[in-house]
Amino acid sequence: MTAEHPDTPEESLPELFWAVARRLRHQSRRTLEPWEINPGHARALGVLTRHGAQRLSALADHLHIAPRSATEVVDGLEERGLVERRPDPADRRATLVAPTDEGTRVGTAIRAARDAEAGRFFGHLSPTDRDHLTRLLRTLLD
Amino acid sequence: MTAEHPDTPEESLPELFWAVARRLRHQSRRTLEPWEINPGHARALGVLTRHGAQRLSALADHLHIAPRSATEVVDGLEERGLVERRPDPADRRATLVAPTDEGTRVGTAIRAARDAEAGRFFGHLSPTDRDHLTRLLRTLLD
DNA sequence: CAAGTTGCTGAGGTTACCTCATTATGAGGT
DNA sequence: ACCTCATAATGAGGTAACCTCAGCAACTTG
Repeated sequence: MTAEHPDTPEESLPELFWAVARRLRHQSRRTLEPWEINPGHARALGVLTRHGAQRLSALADHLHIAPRSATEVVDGLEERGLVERRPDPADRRATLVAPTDEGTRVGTAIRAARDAEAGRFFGHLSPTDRDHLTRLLRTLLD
Repeated sequence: MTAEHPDTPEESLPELFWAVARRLRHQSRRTLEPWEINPGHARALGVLTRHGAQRLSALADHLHIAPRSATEVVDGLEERGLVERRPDPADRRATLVAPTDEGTRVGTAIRAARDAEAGRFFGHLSPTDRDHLTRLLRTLLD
């Protein structure tokens, strides 16, 4: 077999795409460090601060995970005092998960940090390039 | 809180980007189904068919995982008869991992399927759009 | 050739998920 | 009122893909 390029750092579109994804993910992780929160918890907290208190099962749907797994995520957030469980007045089987005051504070702070991070990351592109990229990505979603 | 949009499917660039990534990942998983191989194993087999037989530790580097984890991946591939371990003639501590004939066959077949898949996926874009996207993604990598 | 280094793997841990069974509650039928 | 079936959360236990650390064999070097 010919050796070809010794180490060309990804040429094809998918590889390029995944390389960017990797970068984004790492940067994201670094952004979360100050709060010592993992991406899963941050995502859940984000849903709760954006969409407000909701049932565990609704949260699970939002996160595309099984209800049983949402229980665990909520356990974690509750331990950190970021959310609280309270009975659903409309159905005694259900529990509503609501962000605490600190949860809301942290949730919005993380959101702001993320926006800033995204700004920095995609800020390397000119505004027109960003528009292009948006259009192209949207096309890929059909 | 105002209910806003009921379910707007992601507007910001990062969200758009992740939505595309998700699609790509799912499609990728479906592409692998015929071989009943998981993404990790496929990746390893790909490295081995592209770069040829190599030490376990070299494979670990390629995959960005710990050597100990490479041991497990190789165990899996070996069980399926896709790779074989053989002593490194240059160093009796080391083991070379080489694709078997079937491993090579499967590896190249998967590669072809992936290329086809990528073609289909990014084929929704015009050739110039693909060039644009390539340039934009490359810019994001600096 | 003793001392330190390296390559692989056993043992055991973590994380983020999962399914299945269980318990409590709700809703509908008769 | 009662019985049946569906639904909400959770306990118990499992899996996949990683990890670290310790140990052993084999290499390198002063």
